[in-house]
Amino acid sequence: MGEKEIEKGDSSSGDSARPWQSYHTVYTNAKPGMDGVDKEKVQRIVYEMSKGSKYFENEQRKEAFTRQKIESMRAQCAKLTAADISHYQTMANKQISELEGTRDLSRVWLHVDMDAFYAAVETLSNPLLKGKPMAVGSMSMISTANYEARRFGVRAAMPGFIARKLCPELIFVPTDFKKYTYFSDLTRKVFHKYDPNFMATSLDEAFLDITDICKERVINSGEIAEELRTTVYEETGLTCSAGVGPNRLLAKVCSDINKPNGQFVLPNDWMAVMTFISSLPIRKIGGIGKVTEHILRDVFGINTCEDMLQKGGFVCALFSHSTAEFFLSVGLGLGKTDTPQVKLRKSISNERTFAATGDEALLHQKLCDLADMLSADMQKEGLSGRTLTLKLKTSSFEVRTRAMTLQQYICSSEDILKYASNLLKAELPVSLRLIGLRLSQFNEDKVGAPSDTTQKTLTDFLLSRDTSRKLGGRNGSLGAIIDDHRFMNDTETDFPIDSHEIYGYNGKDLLDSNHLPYLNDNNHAISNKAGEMGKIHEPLNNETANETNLPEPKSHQNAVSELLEADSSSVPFTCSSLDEENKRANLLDDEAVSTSNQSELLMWVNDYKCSLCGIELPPSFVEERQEHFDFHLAERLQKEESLYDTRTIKQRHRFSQKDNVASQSKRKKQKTCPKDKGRIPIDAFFVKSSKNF
DNA sequence: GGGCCGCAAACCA
DNA sequence: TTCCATGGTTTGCGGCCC
Repeated sequence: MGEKEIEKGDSSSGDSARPWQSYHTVYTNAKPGMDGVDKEKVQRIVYEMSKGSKYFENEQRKEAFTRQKIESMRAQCAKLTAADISHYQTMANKQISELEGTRDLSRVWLHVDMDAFYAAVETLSNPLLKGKPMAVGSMSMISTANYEARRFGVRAAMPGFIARKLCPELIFVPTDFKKYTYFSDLTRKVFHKYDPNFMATSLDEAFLDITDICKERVINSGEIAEELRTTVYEETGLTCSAGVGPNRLLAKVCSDINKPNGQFVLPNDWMAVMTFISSLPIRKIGGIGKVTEHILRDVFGINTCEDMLQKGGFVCALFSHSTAEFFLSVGLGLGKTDTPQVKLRKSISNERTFAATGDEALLHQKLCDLADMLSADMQKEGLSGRTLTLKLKTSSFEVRTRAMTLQQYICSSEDILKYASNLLKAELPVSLRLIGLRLSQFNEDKVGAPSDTTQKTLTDFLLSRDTSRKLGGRNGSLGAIIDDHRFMNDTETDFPIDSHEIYGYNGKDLLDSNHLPYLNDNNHAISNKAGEMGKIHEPLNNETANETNLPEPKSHQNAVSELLEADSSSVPFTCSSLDEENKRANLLDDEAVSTSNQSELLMWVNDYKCSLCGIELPPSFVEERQEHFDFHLAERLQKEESLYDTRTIKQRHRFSQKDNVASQSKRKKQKTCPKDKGRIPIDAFFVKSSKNF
């Protein structure tokens, strides 16, 4: 079977009566709702629509590179002696038995996946779309297609113009993330009832550890899944699919089996797992994508998870230790069973695609816009970074990155633009269709830290004035309150924190009106997050007090009508995050600061010049001066919060970080382990540790 | 020569 | 006419330092 596939792959380079068969796209993979699709026809149309384009040429280049990699690995395989193979097989067996020893069948995980989420939400908002082929996205790119459209071969990540060729009646609906976020929040309220620590991996997917609730209610996992799906439907009008398994990797695979609107339960039983995994195609595993599948199939003839174990010796021979370990664990059906702790974000980026141009003035303008956007995001999060990465996509779709690490941490658009311009200049002349900017290496320890350690921080100052009483937190300190609401997933916090969603919920929503959910008639935020905001402000702002128990839509009709009534104009929090900060600063200012010693923050040098930033404002500019003071106060507050955030997290995760460091250095040691020498590493076999499975 | 850091590229969801 | 945006992760490689 593997050989046959290799033949097929090899034929791609030669002339053929069916050249489209050699154009490997992701569009012909088996996907729920795509049964009965004429795959050959889809492949031919995709090929014909793409042929000759720059995108197509770049895809050909990439594929040629993969083929080269495959050839090189085959050559390495061929060089292995019988003794080598025996050695690596022993190594694989040992690793398999060690991995088997780590198997944990004590937890029950449930993966929920909303069915064609964006498309379903759009249909809910506009019932006229029901039963018609429809795609959410644009002529350039489709985000989701409904099941009617999938029957034509239309699917997510496909360019709209190809989709229209496949299905001329296809209706295009533009994306509306506010809508999706709103419905996502409704689903999460349901998830929270089953697992307060559930892990959302995107707007439409989540993992729940249902071990405890199954025990408490003496009910089996299938019944829980059934009940959860019914509740989600009652609350939102949307259907979802569920998978239950002993770990997240398996639960995710299971949720795909009876999609849409179905579920599959894999019992926590060794034999059941091994039987299930034995014939499972490797592509079903999260983390194994098009390229990995291609390589494993064409080099080793690995098609199913079971093959991973059978070819374990070769896998150990040719891949790095961590990569081989992942592949072998896939063969055993192992996955994560713990609930991971909070992860800090490591970078912030912005990128934009535009009509390809080599016009330097235009490119510079794009860079300016991106620098502004990135700076705004950085300041919203209260972060500074010292590694700036410029990403470019040329008009021929070649992607380049250019990075520089600075001595100092930056976040202002001026600084970002200054360094980004230098990076871009070095690439000119060039015709580009995308520019991106990314900042990383954040200053966790330095954000908001006072330069003079003897100087009180603003938080100290506020706390020293018995702010804790005013803030009314049960822990009695601002730091504790911030800590609780952002990082504790306790009864006051409906939403989980995970590597994906922490940004949406814990960084932005707190202060960013643009991320606030829909509001009801009384301008009461429906989402619990807004409730948290109310809590935080409660002692300071009566308007938002007592809004923590916000109305839940009783049915999806309510949800829809609220949604339809609520357009952006009805959202009261329309000010920028900085304005929001200023409001907070003003409130704090009224309570604690304005009557006091402002010089803790800034002084007017010679009664004219700001001691912090140097801006000059005459004494007669009273209002402007106050605004300026407010600005610095807000800035300071934001930094203080960030400091608490990072410190708190650091304290909580000191041990896990140590573990990480240990494992990293272990990996580095492994890299140079003599046994690893001679193995061919390939670029992308890393994915397992990036996943939450 | 090993450890560490930074850069560039690639893959994946 | 037209092929996204964002963020995480791994890996190889090269430079620097001890």
